[in-house]
This record gives sequence, C-alpha cells and structure tokens, in this order.
Amino acid sequence: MQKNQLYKGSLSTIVLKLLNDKGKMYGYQITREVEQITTGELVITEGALYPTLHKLEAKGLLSVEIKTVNNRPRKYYFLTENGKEETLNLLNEMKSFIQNMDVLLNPKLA
Amino acid sequence: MQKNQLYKGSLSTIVLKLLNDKGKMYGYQITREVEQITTGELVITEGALYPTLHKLEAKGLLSVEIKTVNNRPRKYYFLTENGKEETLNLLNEMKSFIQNMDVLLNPKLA
DNA sequence: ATCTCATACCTAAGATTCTTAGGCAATATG
DNA sequence: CATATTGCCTAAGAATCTTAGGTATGAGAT
Repeated sequence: MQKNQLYKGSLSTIVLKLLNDKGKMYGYQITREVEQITTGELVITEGALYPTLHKLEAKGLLSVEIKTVNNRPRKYYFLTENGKEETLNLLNEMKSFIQNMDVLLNPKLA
Repeated sequence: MQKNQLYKGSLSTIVLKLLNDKGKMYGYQITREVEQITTGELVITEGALYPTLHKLEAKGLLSVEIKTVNNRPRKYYFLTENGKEETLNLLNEMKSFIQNMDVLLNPKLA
C-alpha cells in the first residue's frame, strides 16, 4: 500500500469498514475514497485490492452486484451478514492492536 | 506474533523502541518483556524474533555483545547511532499509521 | 485522427514478514 | 531421570503486498 510495512494486514479491515459505512462500492471507487480520506497518504494498489476483494467474497463476507455504467461493467461489493459480523471483529482487533502498541511504544515511566 | 495479521510489520519497531528505552537486551528477554507489558496479549515467537534481530544487525541498526551467564552465552543487542535515528523514523511511521487508521475507521459523520 | 489520461477490471512473479515445527544445549525441579 | 525453563538457532510454508504487466471504454487535447 506504500513503503510502510505497517499497513500490511490492515487492508481487509479498511475495505470492510468502508463497505459497512457506504453500503456498496466498486473497486476503483474504494481506491479513490481511501486516497481522498487519507489526503493521499495511503494509496491502495489494485494488485492488492482486487485479490483481497475476491478473497473476501470467497469467504462469504462480501457479495457482488454487477452494473453497467457508461458501457463499462462495475462490480459493486456489499457486506453479507457474516461480513457485518466480521467487520466488528476486525475493528475490535484493530483497537486491541493500537492499545498494545500504545503500552509498548508509549510506556509510562514507572 | 499471533493470529492477528495486524501485527505484521510492527516487530522491528517494537524491538528498536524497547532497546531504545532499556539500553540493551537479549532475545529471550525481549520475548518475556513484550509478553509482560501486553499482559500476554502479544507473544513474539522466536522464529520471528531471531531473524529480525539478525536483519537489524545486518542493516547496521543494532550491535551485539556476547556475555556468558550461568555458563550459557547471551547475546545482548543495543542500538547503533543509525539505529537510534531509525527508531525515531519508525515511531513516526507508527503514529502516521494510527492516525490514518483513525480517520478511516472512525469517520466524523459529515 | 491519434495520443494520452482517467476509468475499470484483472493476473502473476517475486519480496517481505510471519507461523509452524523443528534442533541444540545448560540448569533447575520434582 | 524426566520435564520445564532458559537461551540460541534454522527452514519450509502461509499470508500479504509490490511491481509490472494486460485488456478495454470514453473524454479531451494536438
């Protein structure tokens, strides 16, 4: 997603949370949205995104709806029920991760 | 480091920051320390730690000092000058990562 | 008319990081 | 004497991402 290795592992969480909030989105739109929200700091490459979308669909967390717009097909993804549950799990894991990073990297001087 | 993929990429940051604060530590001690600080939530496996220590040493960020204690050798690692600089860089990257996760995952409802 | 850019999808080889599953050795404990 | 703890290590494989392509439509510029 950039030179920073920390983002590795966070892509599914980001995608699911976006879909949770926006209802449905297509791949290209997700890359634009993330870039805009982070003011260009996080750029999701398509080589990372599309395999991730396919994986989440294969796991039953996403469903697809194809719409043709401007004579080009768009694949709109949206959360299944399992996807909504998993989104909550992943958000909790992210909270836990950030808390653990906080105690590790910002220790209270005993 | 556990089932949670989010920790992927954070190990070097954790190790460098610990050494920055404690001065010098040996591998086994690092695993105990992290487990204790996070109350068992984060367990660093030795299969991840030792290759990382060797990589950081090869990059010139760490130096080693071998001491024999209880008739067993310990390899104490400590930061080089480059290691101190890189620690600051990685801590800044972690801050940036957490900020970007915040805007992505906790959006202010426009 | 052709060139380039933005849109919109995709895959595959390789890099990086970690897990899993071992191996070796000394000391302490039951 | 068997097991747990300490303390080091490696190697095969999994998971995630980067890099570097490919395909195609439509709009705007030269």
